[in-house]
Amino acid sequence: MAEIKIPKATAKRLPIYYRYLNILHDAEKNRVSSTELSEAVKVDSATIRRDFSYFGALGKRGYGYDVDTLLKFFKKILNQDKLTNVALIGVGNLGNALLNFNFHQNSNVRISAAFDIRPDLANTVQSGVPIYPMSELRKQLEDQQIKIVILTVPESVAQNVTDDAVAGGVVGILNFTPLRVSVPTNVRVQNVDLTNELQTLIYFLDHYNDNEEN
Amino acid sequence: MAEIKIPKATAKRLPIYYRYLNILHDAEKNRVSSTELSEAVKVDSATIRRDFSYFGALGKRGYGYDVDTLLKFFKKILNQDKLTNVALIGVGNLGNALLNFNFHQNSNVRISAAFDIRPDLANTVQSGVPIYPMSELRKQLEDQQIKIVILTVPESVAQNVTDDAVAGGVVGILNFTPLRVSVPTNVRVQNVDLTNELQTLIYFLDHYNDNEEN
DNA sequence: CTCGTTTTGTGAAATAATTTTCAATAAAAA
DNA sequence: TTTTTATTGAAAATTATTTCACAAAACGAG
Ligand SMILES: NC(=O)c1ccc[n+]([C@@H]2O[C@H](COP(=O)([O-])OP(=O)(O)OC[C@H]3O[C@@H](n4cnc5c(N)ncnc54)[C@H](O)[C@@H]3O)[C@@H](O)[C@H]2O)c1
Ligand SMILES: NC(=O)c1ccc[n+]([C@@H]2O[C@H](COP(=O)([O-])OP(=O)(O)OC[C@H]3O[C@@H](n4cnc5c(N)ncnc54)[C@H](O)[C@@H]3O)[C@@H](O)[C@H]2O)c1
Repeated sequence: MAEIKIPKATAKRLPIYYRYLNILHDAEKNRVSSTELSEAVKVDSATIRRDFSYFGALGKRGYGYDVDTLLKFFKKILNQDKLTNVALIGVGNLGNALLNFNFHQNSNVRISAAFDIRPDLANTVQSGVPIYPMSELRKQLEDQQIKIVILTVPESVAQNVTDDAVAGGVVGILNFTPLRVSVPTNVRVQNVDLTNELQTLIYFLDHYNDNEEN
Repeated sequence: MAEIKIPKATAKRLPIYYRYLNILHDAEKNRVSSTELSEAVKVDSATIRRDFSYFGALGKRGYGYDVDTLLKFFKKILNQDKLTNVALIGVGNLGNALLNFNFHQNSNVRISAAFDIRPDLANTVQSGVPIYPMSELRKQLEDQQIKIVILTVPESVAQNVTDDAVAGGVVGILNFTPLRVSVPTNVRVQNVDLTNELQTLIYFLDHYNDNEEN
């Protein structure tokens, strides 16, 4: 499936570029230089050109990049033209915030099902998303062909819930729990560890006096 | 301040190690090998040994690492022995979830003040944290000597709010908005871009069939 | 106290990511 | 048309990070 093999660091920046290109498009700008982009997304301009060049020559020398061309290209690359349904497991504190937010705006992602163990939540609808009991996890994931889940359950049950989700065919997990869950090699886990982010920030502030983004 | 200059990649892993060491401690385990740690935190054992070695010889050959020694050491390194107060700006959807969570458990971080522009929130207390009106932002940050803020306001006002916070003496920002805010070089921004994380996950699933953590 | 075993710590090699540099070229100005 | 300016694309240099692989140290069994 990977026609083009690009560095991970580049892949992580693509959505950032994509988002800013949309802003430019909305502002009816039709060209942009790597320098200009650089200031907006806070990535070195050389890095941007390098990143773009993995996909071939997208720009014109002495001119810059055509916003619409880039946009169309990234839309395809990032699968922005098809909607991806994801499920959320654990409708608590954080789960609710995410449900409510639901990535709506110009995003291609939508939480289309949620799950929780609390009986009073089962079979209700929160922010337009149906909440199912955990007993239906596997069935619903399979029926709805959901391949990605957002994990916002307590750490103590994270591994069990993960195992269930994987059994239901999930291949991508956005993990908000501090636990580094174990998964088969074909499953990808993206950890979002908020406590960790804060502690890292504090560490950097205490130990470095200079600064660079990230 | 930076007695030891360690790689950024290492610094980002320290809180992860620290957390697992606490778990070991609670389970009354008093030794751990890099291999064992490796499985738990999903970091290559050679990387772990290398990471630890930046701080000197913390382990014993043929034995492993003493959990309590490591724990004490990391506690100091990570400033876990003193409480860090942070402020949260934007008590909405996500802000509320974070307030409510408030990093309580064995963390050294606490949200001690929150700010929002909504008049009905001003001067109330949410989850034990006082909420101030934005007009008091600078004064409170200065009075309470808060150097770090969590930014959960709408993207459209993120830059303005950031400028205010920086004017109030803030040097670290945990930024949940999709905007890459501009700050003076002495201020560090840690971006947590949830939409981005999801899109990156989707990208990886679409374009790579193999898997590695992160 | 000796010996086999475990496991660290670390040079060196490999890999990954960023930054620098600059020739090539397009667009704009003269 | 010619010159100037802007800007890419790509190679090279640099910097950062991970991994390998093994000697040396320390453990623990006997
Ligand atoms: N809230 C935050 O700001 C925050 C910040 C950092 C990390 N986290 C992490 O995110 C996770 C969720 O945090 P939270 O504050 O939303 O917790 P929470 O307790 O508010 O929510 C957890 C939800 O999961 C549900 N649940 C429990 N067991 C379950 C199971 N076996 N199957 C399905 N659902 C189950 C609970 O009913 C609850 O609704 C935790 O792991 C936490 O460490 C949260
Ligand atoms: N909620 C999520 O799950 C989620 C996910 C990804 C990203 N985000 C980002 O996090 C940010 C907050 O999201 P949210 O869903 O909590 O939004 P929200 O609208 O629920 O909350 C924003 C809060 O900020 C306050 N606010 C507005 N202008 C302000 C100002 N000038 N000064 C101080 N406070 C102000 C509002 O009164 C509100 O309480 C947004 O930038 C959003 O893109 C949120």
